[in-house]
Amino acid sequence: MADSSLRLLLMLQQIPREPRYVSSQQLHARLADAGYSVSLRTVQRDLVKLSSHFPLIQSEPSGQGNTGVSWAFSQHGQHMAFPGMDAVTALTVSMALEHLQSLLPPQVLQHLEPWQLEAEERLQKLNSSKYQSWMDKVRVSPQHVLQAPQVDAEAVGLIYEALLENRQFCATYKGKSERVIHPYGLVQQGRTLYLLCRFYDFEDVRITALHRFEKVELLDEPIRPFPAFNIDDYLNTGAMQWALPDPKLISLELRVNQWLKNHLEESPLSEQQLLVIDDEQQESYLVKAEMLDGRQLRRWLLSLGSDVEVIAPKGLRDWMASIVKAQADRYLE
Amino acid sequence: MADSSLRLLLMLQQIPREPRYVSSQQLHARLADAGYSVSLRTVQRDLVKLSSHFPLIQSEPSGQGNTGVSWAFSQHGQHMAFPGMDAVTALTVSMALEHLQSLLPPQVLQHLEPWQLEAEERLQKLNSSKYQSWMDKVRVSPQHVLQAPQVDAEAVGLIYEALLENRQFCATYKGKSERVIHPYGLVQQGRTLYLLCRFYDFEDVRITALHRFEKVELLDEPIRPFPAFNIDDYLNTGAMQWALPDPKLISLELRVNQWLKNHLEESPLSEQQLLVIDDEQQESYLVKAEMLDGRQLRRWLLSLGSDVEVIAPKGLRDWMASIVKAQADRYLE
DNA sequence: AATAGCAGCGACAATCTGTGTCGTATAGGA
DNA sequence: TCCTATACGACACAGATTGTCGCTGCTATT
Repeated sequence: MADSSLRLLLMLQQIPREPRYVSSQQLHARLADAGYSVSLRTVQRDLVKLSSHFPLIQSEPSGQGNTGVSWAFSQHGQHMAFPGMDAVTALTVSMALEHLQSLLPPQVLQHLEPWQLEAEERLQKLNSSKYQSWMDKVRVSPQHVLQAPQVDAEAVGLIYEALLENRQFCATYKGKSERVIHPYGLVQQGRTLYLLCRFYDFEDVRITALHRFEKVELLDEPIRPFPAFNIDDYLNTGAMQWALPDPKLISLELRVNQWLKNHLEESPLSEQQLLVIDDEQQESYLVKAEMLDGRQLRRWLLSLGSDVEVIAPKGLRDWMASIVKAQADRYLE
Repeated sequence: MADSSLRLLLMLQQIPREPRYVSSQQLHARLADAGYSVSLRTVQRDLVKLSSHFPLIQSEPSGQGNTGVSWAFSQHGQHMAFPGMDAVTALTVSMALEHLQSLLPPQVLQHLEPWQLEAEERLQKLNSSKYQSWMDKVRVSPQHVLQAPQVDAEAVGLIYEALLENRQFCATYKGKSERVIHPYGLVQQGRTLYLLCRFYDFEDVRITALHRFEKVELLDEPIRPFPAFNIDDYLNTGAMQWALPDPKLISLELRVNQWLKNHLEESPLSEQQLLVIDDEQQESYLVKAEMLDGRQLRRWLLSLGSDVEVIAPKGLRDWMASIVKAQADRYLE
């Protein structure tokens, strides 16, 4: 039994989803590799058996030369996993995906749909008898003001594949003519995905937004090797405003109000954050923390409006002052 | 074969992870429900067989009265799923989880670890032969300045369970004495999880941060029913600053610079956003869009600093002006 | 156009594995 | 101490699994 059941399991794992297919002979070879030396006939029989219990489909003999029948999981058949999700995991998955819905393009997220289905099924099963389901109990606060850029699902899939397999691809960018592109890295900022790549034989690395690609076609050519390229080094040069040109640890000192102080007590700026009373009458407090200066920090400081006042370092205070001054002048008119 | 292999699969799905156990007799009953009428002996034999191929562990007979042997998946044994992840899905899962790492408390995320492992394994398998793995190719920009609040993993798990099963629980809040709590809803804002609940017999709904709970203990008592409670209604009253007290659609009009204009072209404020040139010389543009006013929008406007100027509606412009004025006064000293 | 080669599929027999039943040992509770 | 419940070993039989072989239909090559 051990042999046959385990073999079936391994086969199920090896069968991909619909756009891809696997032939009975490929499976036979893989099983042989894994130590299951069975005859090809058995594999064929197993596939037929499995297909009566799982949503397997077999490809039409539309291939070129390859007359072998190929198999795949039906596109939207639910997936199975074990150990099954427990209630807590299901809730976590469900919340996480709700979160991601506002963070990643839906065309990317569709790949996670099976898990969402599994989680929701599990939650429904748990709560079907209860009068109130989890959907009426859980909410995730939206984090973003802007709409997500529209991405072409197929394009994203192909570009991911090119990146993973170190292959060139061919696409139009911003609706312009076709280009040959060598992908080197992928960076996600907010809801936007950026591809770091080179065009044709050019030497310079370009930052391209994934949603601007269209008509992507994978090429069989491998990318030009680029051993000097290191994504961290590249980002740290200040490209993409990833960090300030000179990212440095600063000793931040802020004056904050009561509300922000409470907030910081629970979500500190750093592990060694210091919080002291500044002026009890006015309910103002001082916060000190060592942290990395950067774009994120500055946006955060700005977003707090008058809840916060930067005291040190001087450079940051001056920067805040200049921004605020410019704004004030504008709104005075 | 069909019978036995499918039965084994169903068994694997029914076996939970380590903190929970299932006895051979429970399994026997569940299988009988599912239409597999086999003897208990067979179930026991199957479990032994499975345990030689999967990381199953059996509980010590430490239970009370229940001498039956119970089984569970070992805590950190990888999980299996089929159809297996394809490359694109694996990359998506991996990026999504990296994202979530900065969004959800690690203690909550640990439930998703199996998927992360599966995805990374898959990616490694794909790229082991290549000179550069995906880890060196993909980066996710951090979104948060603050550290996540520290959450007790066990507490979160138990509270989730209580919420899902409509049960009371008992816990200390903010280190104070023990309370009996009736959970009604869960809200996630940023990286903080809030529980909407009532204490003891009190009638008022309280907003409690999950990370402030300690020593949680599930009770068998069901929560007091609360048919009048509706999470959306509650949030829309303005509680938790979820929305402004009077959330209304406004006709937003902004003056933006070149950089922000480019950004908005790709990530618009709304579907029907209007973008026109304001002053070609100074590279300033006007944006108009109908959208919901709220906390998110205002924080976003503030975070942009002098890249943006609010023109309409008047109320919002005045609000911006007052904040900016207050800040400017402060920094003048 | 004909044929060689390949892949799939049906049939069959030998084997072996899965399953129910029964009996015994062990542990905990009354 | 006895009793009940559970686990577990043994055994026999039915049924499933698997390799082999041969036939059929298709493709590609000569």
